Amino acid sequence: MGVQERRARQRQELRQEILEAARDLFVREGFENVSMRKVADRIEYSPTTIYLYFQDKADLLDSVCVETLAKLDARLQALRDATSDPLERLKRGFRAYVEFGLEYPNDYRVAFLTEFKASAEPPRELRCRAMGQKTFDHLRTGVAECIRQGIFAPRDVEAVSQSLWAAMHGITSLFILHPRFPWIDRDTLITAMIDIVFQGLRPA
Amino acid sequence: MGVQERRARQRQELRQEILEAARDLFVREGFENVSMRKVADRIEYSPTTIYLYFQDKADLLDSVCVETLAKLDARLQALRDATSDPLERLKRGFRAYVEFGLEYPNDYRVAFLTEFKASAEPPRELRCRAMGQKTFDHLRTGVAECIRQGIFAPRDVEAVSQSLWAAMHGITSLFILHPRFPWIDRDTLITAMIDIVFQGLRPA
DNA sequence: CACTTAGACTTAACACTGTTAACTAAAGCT
DNA sequence: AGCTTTAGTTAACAGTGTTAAGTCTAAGTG
Repeated sequence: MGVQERRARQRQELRQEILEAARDLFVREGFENVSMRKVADRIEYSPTTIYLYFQDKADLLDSVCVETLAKLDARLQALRDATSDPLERLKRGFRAYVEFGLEYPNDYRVAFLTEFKASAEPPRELRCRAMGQKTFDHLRTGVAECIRQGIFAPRDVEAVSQSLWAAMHGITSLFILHPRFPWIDRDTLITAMIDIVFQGLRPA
Repeated sequence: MGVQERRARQRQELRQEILEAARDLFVREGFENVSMRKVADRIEYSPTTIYLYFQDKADLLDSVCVETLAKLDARLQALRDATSDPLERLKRGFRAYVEFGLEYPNDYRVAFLTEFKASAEPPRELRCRAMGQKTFDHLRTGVAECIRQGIFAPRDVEAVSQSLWAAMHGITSLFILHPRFPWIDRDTLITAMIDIVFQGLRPA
């Protein structure tokens, strides 16, 4: 019975190898500039081998994306555990989110700036969405806590959470997509945005 | 001498025809799902004819994008002329921007959500950027006016303007790129975002 | 040990893509 | 009439994602 286990393990290993090669290439050259053949070259297998481990290119993208979101989630989680004040926690989370996106722009692009083509039913995308929602949940509970403690004016938790996400994503994506726009200093802008938004959330 | 004029006019006409076909297809099917051959089919010319009028596909994209920005700019301009109160003007501009993006999601995608590949020097992109900056200028002067009149707390005009753009763009792009996320009602979210941000900009 | 079967992997091919070079045909000018 | 410019086309190249068919090896079975 050890045979099947070994085979399963080897299968898993190659899958992971493909995943890492793909991630590396995606991040380095951008998703749409990476062909299946390039990934195959990198791992020294034939292009079609990839299709034995992933449904198609979008599935490969999705799998890479899941890993990215896990990484972001871990970072936010760590930061959360290290901060007790709920307002401070949200502010730092905000900054960490943007900085994560700027640190790994291609990862961010893949995870948040790429449209998921409507794939037949939700085999793909589901995992990715589940992952994203988990991260979003952290934001939501943070907002709820701030409102409960009276740090924020009473508002709809969902509306505030989604607004905060949009603000974070707005900065991150604009920086990534339009690097030649005459931006002011990044940190200054992030700080300004945080100031404005959290000022606006305080009780009157 | 009328000959050259006629030729120039015909040239312009065909160019416009290509542009409209491309815009229509881009908007309907998304930029990367439209091939040069599809555009050519639509106008009933050979694919290579397009290259007599546009440098390459990115140039075609850029030209469509310029038109889009002009349309957005016109809308914002009209709204600006119709509103005297500077705060109200900014708020309505905010809403109009997002609604424009949601009304023409593929146009928005093309203009704001597509990365400009680094083309040798700036033949392309320059026009587009100039256009975008013009629109951004409206935002900037609106913000400056609000600060001058004491409607906003004194802050760096550029920081506020860029933050506002990021907020608008954040909502718009998330709606477009992640339509399956469990968003609350669109208008409610836009309103919430406007409330939060402009509340945060008021003097203490 | 010989033989079949299952699995992993590859080769060859299809139908596309953006783009270029070389060609044709017509209109204008002298 | 002959030459030149211009507009447009055809054919081709190198690349893409993806599938169907084939190969080769390792495991299981008489």
